[in-house]
Amino acid sequence: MGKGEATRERILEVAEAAVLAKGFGATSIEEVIAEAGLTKSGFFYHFRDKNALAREMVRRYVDTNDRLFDEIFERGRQLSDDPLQAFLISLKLLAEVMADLPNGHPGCLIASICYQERLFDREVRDLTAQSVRDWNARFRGIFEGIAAVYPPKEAVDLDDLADMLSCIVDGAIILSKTLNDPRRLERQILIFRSCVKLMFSGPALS
Amino acid sequence: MGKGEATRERILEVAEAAVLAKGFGATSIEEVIAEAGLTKSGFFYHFRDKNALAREMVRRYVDTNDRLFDEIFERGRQLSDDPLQAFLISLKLLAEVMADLPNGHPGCLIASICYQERLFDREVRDLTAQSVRDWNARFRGIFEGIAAVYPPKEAVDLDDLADMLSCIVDGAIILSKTLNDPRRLERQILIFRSCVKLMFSGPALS
DNA sequence: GAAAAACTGTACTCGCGGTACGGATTGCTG
DNA sequence: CAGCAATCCGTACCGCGAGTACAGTTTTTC
Repeated sequence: MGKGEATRERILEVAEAAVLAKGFGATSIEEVIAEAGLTKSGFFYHFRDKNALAREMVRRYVDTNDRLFDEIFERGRQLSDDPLQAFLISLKLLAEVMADLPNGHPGCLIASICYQERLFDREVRDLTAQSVRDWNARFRGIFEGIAAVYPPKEAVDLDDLADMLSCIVDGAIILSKTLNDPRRLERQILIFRSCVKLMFSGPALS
Repeated sequence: MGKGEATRERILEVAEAAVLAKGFGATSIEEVIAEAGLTKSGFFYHFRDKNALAREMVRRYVDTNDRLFDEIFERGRQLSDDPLQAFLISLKLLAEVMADLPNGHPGCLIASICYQERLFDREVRDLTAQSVRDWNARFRGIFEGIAAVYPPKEAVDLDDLADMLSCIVDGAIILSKTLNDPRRLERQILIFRSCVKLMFSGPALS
């Protein structure tokens, strides 16, 4: 890794924290470079403008989360051959990871951008939309595997169920941030886990 | 209502739309007064500074939602004496209201503020936190009424379940905004409804 | 019709985001 | 070690928008 790449990474890390705390529009380049330890010229050497920064931030955020999901759901599959059990294990792992974050979850960058859509160009918005679609497709694949073994009780749409996980996480992040209570995120993942258990492994309805 | 009050209302309405589209930090007073049709002097006659605007915006938003919830859950109780049925009806009404919004849900002001916490004084943040607590207390009360009649299957914490509704709505708003698909909000409320049904009215587990 | 409320107009300060560009430094490469 | 490219610094500058000050004008209300 060249020195330039390390600097870029440092800028992106600082910028992401700032954006999650005060929003993209209110995040000044000056404060970012102050904390990252370089000058304004140095910043604009790496990023053409603020929107280029946003693009790279999103890419970085999506990549990081993709790797996290890969690891968590792969680990679940390692620990059980049953698709439902594997998923339930993964959800518990996910809850643990979220609970172990030192100062609570710093926030979802996609959610932050969503609430400031007008500030970004189409490329950034397309990136966020695609990442959401990708994550939901991943979850949907998992639920398909489960439904093949455990026919769901209610007529539940697997797409909606996949969406639901994203919703719960994003919503719970907001909840825990607003109430300043990090544990709420963990608990929401676990209650979603209970819902999944009920839907697939409970006794047949009607 | 005096004329001043009407102007304040107009300012707040315009400002809320702008904040939900681009964030508080990126919302300039100048554009607000331009759209509201008054001058800067007029604005500062009504609001001491930008934080005063934020305070009143939150108050207005919370009041509006309180009234909406009052109406929806009251109507559910009118349509069924059974607490579970009443709630399920109300959820369907809520889903309908959300689906009937002309351009999709404009966004949750509390979520927007949550992702820009550093921009606001403690008073605003306390307001948002209290509103979330109040809403969850309302939902919790409903679930207590339901659980008294229908003992829940799993060992489910009613506080978590109450939180879950807020999470679903906030998360689904983000989802529908990001994907530009308003219907997803409606569907998430309905799938949450299915979860509630499963938890309380399904046959006993184990 | 008088007092109070609800604005308008203008003119200004001031900080900061953002840009431009030339120069310095560092690091790799032959 | 020479030299070129990548990396970063200094500085000067523009423009916008928050906020202030204050005097005048219209509108509402009693």
